[in-house]
Order: sequence, then C-alpha cells, then structure tokens
Amino acid sequence: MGTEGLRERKKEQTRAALSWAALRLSVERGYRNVLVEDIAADAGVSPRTFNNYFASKAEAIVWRHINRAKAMSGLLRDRPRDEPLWTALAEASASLVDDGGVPPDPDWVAGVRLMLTEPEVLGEVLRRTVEAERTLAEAIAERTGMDAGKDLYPRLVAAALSAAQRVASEQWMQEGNDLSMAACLREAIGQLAAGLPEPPH
Amino acid sequence: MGTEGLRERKKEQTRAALSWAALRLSVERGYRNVLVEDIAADAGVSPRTFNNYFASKAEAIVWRHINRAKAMSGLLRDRPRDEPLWTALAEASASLVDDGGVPPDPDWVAGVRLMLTEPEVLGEVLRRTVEAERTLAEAIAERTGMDAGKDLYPRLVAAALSAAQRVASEQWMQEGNDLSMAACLREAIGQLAAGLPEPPH
DNA sequence: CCGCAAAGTTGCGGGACACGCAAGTTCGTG
DNA sequence: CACGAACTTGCGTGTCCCGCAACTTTGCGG
Repeated sequence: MGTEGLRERKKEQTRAALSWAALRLSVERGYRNVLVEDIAADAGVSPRTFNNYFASKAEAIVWRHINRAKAMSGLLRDRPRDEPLWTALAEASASLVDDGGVPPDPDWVAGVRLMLTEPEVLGEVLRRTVEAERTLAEAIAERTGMDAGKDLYPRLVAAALSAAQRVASEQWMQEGNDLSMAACLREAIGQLAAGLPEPPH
Repeated sequence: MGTEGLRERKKEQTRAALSWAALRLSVERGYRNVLVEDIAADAGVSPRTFNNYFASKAEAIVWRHINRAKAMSGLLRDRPRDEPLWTALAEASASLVDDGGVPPDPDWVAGVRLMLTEPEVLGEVLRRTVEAERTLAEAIAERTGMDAGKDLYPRLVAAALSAAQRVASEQWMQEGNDLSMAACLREAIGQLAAGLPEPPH
C-alpha cells in the first residue's frame, strides 16, 4: 500500500480536490462569487467537511502554491555544497517553475493572477509565505553555518528571496513580457545578489 | 479652519479613535477576544459605523502602521538627491522609528508584536504593505530615472526594503536584543545593499 | 438667522463564514 | 468478522460585513 495507508491517501485526495475546485471556480466566476458550498459540492463533500480541511476559502486556494514554496528548502539542500548560495537559491527557485520551454499552463497563470489580484487571497498567500520562510531560513542557516533562531542573515535572505519571487511573478504577468517565469526569477534574484546597485543615470 | 473643514477633521478623529481602540483592546485581551461591538463602544460610535470606516477588525488595527509606511515615499523624496539610493532608503526608514534614544513606547511594541503574531493581522499588514510598495516604487523610479510601471528595479527595491523592514522588526523584538529599532533597520538594509554576501565559514 | 441639500450615523436584516458538538458512517486491524 | 478509531455530516451558534432606508448633523447661501 501507499504512504500511510488508504485512509491517508484518500484524505490527501479530498484535500487536493477541494483546493483544486476552489481555485478553478474562483478563476471562472471570480473569488467573491464562489461559496464554500459550491466548492464542497464540486469536490463531492459536504460544506461542513470543507472546513475540516481548510479554515477558509483563501487557504484552500493557496494550498497548492504554498506546498510548492515549502519545497524550496529541500531543493536548496539538494544543490551542490560548493555552489555559491545565491546561485543555489536562484536555480532552486527556477527549477520550481521550469517547464523546459513548454508554454505555461493557462490555468496556472490564472491562479497566479488570482493570488496577486484578489486582496483576501493575496493576504493569505503572503502570510503563509512568511511562515514557509522559517523553514527556508533553517536550510540557509544550515548551509552557511549559522543559527536561524539568532542570526539575522538567514531570515533576511529568505525574506528577500520571497520578495524577489513575488516581484518576478508580477513582472512576468505583465502585458508585453516575453520572458519565461524562470528567466524573470533569475533576473530578479541576480539583481538582489548584486546588491540592487543603483544604475547610473 | 483646519484641513478641509470641521467635517473632515471629525471623521479623521473617529477613524483614529477606532483604530486606537482596536489596537488597545486587542493587546489587552487578545485579538480573538475582541468584538467589533467592543471597539465601536470604546470609540463611542455604533457597531454599524465601525464598518463605515474599516472593512475589518484587522484593517482598523493596521491602519496607523500603514499610514507610517506610506510616509516612506515622501521621506525618500526629502533626502538629498546626491545621496546614494540605499543610504537614503536606510535613513528614511530609520527616521520613521527613531526615538532619539528614548526607550520605545511599550504600547507600540505590543502593537508590533501583535502584527507579527496574530495571523489575521499579519495577513492584513503584509497585504497593505505590498500596496504601499507601489507608491514607494514610484518614488524610487523617480529618483533613478526609471519607470515603475515597466522596469523591474524600482519594485524589486521596494519589495526588498519591505522584507528587510519586517525581518528587522522581528530581530528587534527578539529576546536578548539590545539594539534599537533604527539600528536593526540600518543593519538589515545595509546587508541588503551589500548583496547579502555569504559569509565565509 | 434660517432652511435646505449634502454628508454622516444608526438600526435592521440578510448572506456568508467558521467552528463546536454529537450523531452516523466507513475503514482497517486484530 | 467484529470492534475501535477515524472520518463525515447536519445542526446550531456566534461573528462578521454590508446594503438599505430612515434619521440626524453640518455648513452654506440667501
């Protein structure tokens, strides 16, 4: 049998179904026009059950995205130890979104737009991202021989990286942008690692 | 008469009273134990009126903080034009919280703690901060001769600065920290401007 | 000084949400 | 196959946010 038995698998399945339904419906009709009731119906469970899995609509929508973000620390740990930190961070970030030249899934694009657009969703995603930063800071601390609890550096790097990821997403979403998400990420993180030098003017 | 007549002044007064009450009560009894009803009562208006001013408890609590954040762009514009961008940003940030050696107001400290601690409030403050970043990005764009709408740089700087401010606050709040808030800010922003170099280990 | 339009406040009511609780149902292990 | 644990569901409750329609205050022009 799979990980942790059939029960656990079924739970994860329902959770995914709910998250997916929440995202899809919100993209289709707009966040405010979707009731918890609708999401539950779409996933084939009762409205009450929805709240056994997620504490809010926003949390459900954001769940998949946050799961990806949480993978960052693992990805960072997998990078070669002799690689410069910022290269490792940039490549780990890029690998999270790299489609290998395949044009991005329109549903995913719509999802990203939703998270940057709908205030309530944005609040949730930012909040959860800050949460995930703690784990990332741990990984950075480990790599640099520091203490994420006491030293400023690891948390600062994690926070700056999150910021860069968000801005890169915005930039990528903009009208008339021909770069890939991965390219936007590398660009933003590169500038960050260079100290965001003020260009001569 | 003052700015925009008595009517406007009274409105701002009520708004401030509500925000203040929301913050104070939440610090005293904990965010979840405060009803909109309580806040309204404390400010001497009806519960319904509360929602004429703020769309949520969290928004009321965060209002003062965000007002300060919005002042950043103005402060940046007031810095000498020949000052390096990052010096200007650091000094503008520091001046927002500089008490000139006076120990910080315990109520303000409790407020900051609340914003970093209570999930709902944190979500709101992050969301509004991102909003305020747009204005800051405009100011940075102006200073560097760029276009905040198209260029990545100004938004990236604004976002990174916000991140640094948040982490600096966390660091400052930590047990066994003897630095001032302004010092924490200068430290964090300094590291950012230096490209967050990986220290040798 | 006064009355009137604009702006602000309030109460009411409804829609939605989140969650505690206590049944009922399903699962998987011994 | 039987039994306890885990999960689902319905119900009820407390809270929130806001539209709407009175009512009250404000301040301006005659």
